[in-house]
Amino acid sequence: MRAKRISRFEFQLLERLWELGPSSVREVQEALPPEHRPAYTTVQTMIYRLEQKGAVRRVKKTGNAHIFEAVLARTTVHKRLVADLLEMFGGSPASVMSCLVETGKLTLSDVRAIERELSKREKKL
Amino acid sequence: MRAKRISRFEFQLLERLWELGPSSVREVQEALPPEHRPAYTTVQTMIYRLEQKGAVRRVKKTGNAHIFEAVLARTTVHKRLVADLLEMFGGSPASVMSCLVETGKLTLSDVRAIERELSKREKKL
DNA sequence: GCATTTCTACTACTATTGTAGTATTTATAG
DNA sequence: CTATAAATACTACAATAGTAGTAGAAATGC
Repeated sequence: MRAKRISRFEFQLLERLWELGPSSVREVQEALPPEHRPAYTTVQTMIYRLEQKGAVRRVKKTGNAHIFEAVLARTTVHKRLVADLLEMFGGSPASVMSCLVETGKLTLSDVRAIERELSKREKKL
Repeated sequence: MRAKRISRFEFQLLERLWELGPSSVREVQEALPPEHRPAYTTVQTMIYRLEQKGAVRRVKKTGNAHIFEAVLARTTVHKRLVADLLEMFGGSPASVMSCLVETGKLTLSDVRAIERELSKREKKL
């Protein structure tokens, strides 16, 4: 059972599903930002593809509409994305962090929070 | 002047170029890991496409071979990749870091190194 | 100087992603 | 019950990404 690659836009749809919980195609479509909201059938196609990739499943029917939910947890997919990026960086998390710092997105307090999380974790082991 | 999207494999080729410095198609191809080394002309096509995207340029000729080099610095492209990922995470660097921590890739000393880098930077401003 | 090797330039094909139309089925309002 | 509204299932097509073959030009070995 392959964990197939999930494209950018597919990922956007998954985000909606995580946010909304089990939803119809219509609900997902309407949850997309108006400045980039493709046609209903476009969203439908994408959700069908996610289904084929095993990333989404039908859970029930409400009226004549299928209700879909994400199969994987958000954090699972997030971890995979980060792992992919990490691989592209030659496995060096320090360089990923450096980039975050240089784009000014990572503040000292972010880092201190992580540090606390980590010390806690290391104590447990 | 559009900064066009760079695909996974194109990124691999750029990595080789950054590593090797200005190189011929052959050199790039041979620098790829044997377990996934496509045909010479495949690499050639990709490099041509990178050229069209403005990510690579011809610098000279050696024998009958063109020598290519990356136009952008590695760190520039890395930053863009990280920025993209960050956007997918809703702009929250903390959640990116959490993922790194949870996959066990980020150690306490990595974090402390970053923290030092950041304090230094903040003092300068 | 010519044969051989190597590279280029071009073309081609498949898979994936993004986009949406159309025909049919299903539910729902009266 | 039937007209209508909505969703489905299916098909299609363009753009990008990945892969590679082929014809011909250019350098190289002798």
